[in-house]
Amino acid sequence: MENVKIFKALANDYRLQILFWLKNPEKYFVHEENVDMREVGVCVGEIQKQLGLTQSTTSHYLSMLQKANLLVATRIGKWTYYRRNEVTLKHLRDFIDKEL
Amino acid sequence: MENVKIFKALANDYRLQILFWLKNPEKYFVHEENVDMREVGVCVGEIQKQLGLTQSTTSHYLSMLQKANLLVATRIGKWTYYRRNEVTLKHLRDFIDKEL
DNA sequence: TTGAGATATCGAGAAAAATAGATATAATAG
DNA sequence: CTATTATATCTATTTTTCTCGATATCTCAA
Repeated sequence: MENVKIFKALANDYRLQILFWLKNPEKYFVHEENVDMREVGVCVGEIQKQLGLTQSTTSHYLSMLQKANLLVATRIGKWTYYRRNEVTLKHLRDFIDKEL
Repeated sequence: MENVKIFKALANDYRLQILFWLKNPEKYFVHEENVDMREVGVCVGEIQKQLGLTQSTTSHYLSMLQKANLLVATRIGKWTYYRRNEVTLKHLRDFIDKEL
């Protein structure tokens, strides 16, 4: 089932933390020039700093969240910005309210 | 975090299925004498039949769901009946609505 | 067009989860 | 008390996840 993929992605402290931070990015990350964190997201390097994991693990986790459609990635120049996918989060809420 | 344990428990098709079946037990399980499925729950053997897994795996999964507080177990005679723990499910909904 | 910075991907070892079979425990019928 | 039935636990194997370091790719600045 597709929902299991989402639950798998959420079944980890670090990944849950990322999702939580990205709910209020300006609160947890330093502002970057020319990038609206709320619109575009936060780059991998910033997220890595907060997580305290290696670059490769951080990138991998972000990719997992993206594959579960919980995050959206936008490449701008050298950077990849990740933000939440509120549509999927809404689907998740609906699923838990109605099916679970 | 405690919520991660819940998401781990949900990160499996079989366990998600159990939770779904137990939402409407009378719809998915045969009626047993003297036991109100909705009140008391469904016994391990019945759940095992539907799952198609071994007795030991079924029992293990039910125990996992119980340890995550998603199910409540009641022993009556030789049987252990499992039902949903709606309180935890409500907490999960609240968490997803407010924190996630 | 080359070098440096940011990110992604690959390969590997360790840890955890999935799953089964065998055995132990609990409860009852007889 | 003992045999039987239902469930739980233990042990073991396979599969998946975690996590890293190394390497590849992509983009821009010089």
